[in-house]
Amino acid sequence: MDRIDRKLLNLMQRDASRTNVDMADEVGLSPSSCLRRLQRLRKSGVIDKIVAILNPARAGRVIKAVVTVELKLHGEQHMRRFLDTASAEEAVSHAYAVTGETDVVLMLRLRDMEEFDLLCDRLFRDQTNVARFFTMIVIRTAKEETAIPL
Amino acid sequence: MDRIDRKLLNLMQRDASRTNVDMADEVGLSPSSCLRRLQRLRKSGVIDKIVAILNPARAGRVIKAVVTVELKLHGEQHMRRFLDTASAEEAVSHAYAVTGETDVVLMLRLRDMEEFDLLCDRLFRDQTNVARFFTMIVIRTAKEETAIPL
DNA sequence: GCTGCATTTGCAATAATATTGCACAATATC
DNA sequence: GATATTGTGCAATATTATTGCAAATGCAGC
Repeated sequence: MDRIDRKLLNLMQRDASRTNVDMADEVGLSPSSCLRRLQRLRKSGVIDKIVAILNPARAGRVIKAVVTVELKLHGEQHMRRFLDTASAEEAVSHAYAVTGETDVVLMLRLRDMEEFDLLCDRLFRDQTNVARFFTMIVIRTAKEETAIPL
Repeated sequence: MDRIDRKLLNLMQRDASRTNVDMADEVGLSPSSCLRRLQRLRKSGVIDKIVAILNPARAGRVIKAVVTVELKLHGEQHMRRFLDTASAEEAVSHAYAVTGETDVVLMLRLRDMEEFDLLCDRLFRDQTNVARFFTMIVIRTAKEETAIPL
């Protein structure tokens, strides 16, 4: 993992649709050598996957929200059950067990508030293991970065 | 945007490293027709970008945290200044202005707690516009999804 | 510094893939 | 139901990825 590997990873994190020839030129290597580095980075698991990032609004998910959740029962199995249930929801993009104020943090991508209402019924209300939850609707997205700085 | 487009977007959201020939076969189109759809989806902006997703741990960012921030001054220019400052930080992967309990939610990817300490100095302490902040360290990641369900 | 070993590199040949023009089919519009 | 618009598949071509191999590079032990 040297300077050239880091360069390649940065290029790939920004735009993985570029050709190998192109990137080889930019990092100052021959195409074959560059390709072998990229293959190594993939097989070793540093590069987890290569994916298309959609524009959420153009995909019909216009509302984003962060929800903090406090559970009633805090046992390991209860925590796991709640995380599994939440993770199974399409609208839930991120689900974390956390320290501090609350037990769980969820990030949501919603089509509309009706979807949120129905989601609350399934995850938070009545018969669920949720004591309290706090919803923070996203007003402005200042940063949303998949790339990890090296 | 028909059934085939949605199929293609789902494939691309899961794995954009597959060849056009491969995906054409899976959705039941000829390679040329499939390629033209993909090009259209890119130019129209539904596909925002194609990127490599790294394994955060293998990239040296082993700690994740969610931080909620309450500002002292809530004016538009103060909010913007704080969001810009936070967004400029490498460790900040997401920065949102939100409704509800607090004003801002940040998501962090950290190398160690020393980096967190230094980040707090720059963003939250003393001369900053921050009244209070609550840190939630991620214990378990149950879901972390870039794909948007269609 | 030298030697031997392992790794990386660049070149050239080959295989695979993307890309384009074009005629035809499907679909929508009036 | 006629016409315009869009989407499709085929075939030819251009790009690109991939592989074998010899040379170069880096590295440990001496």
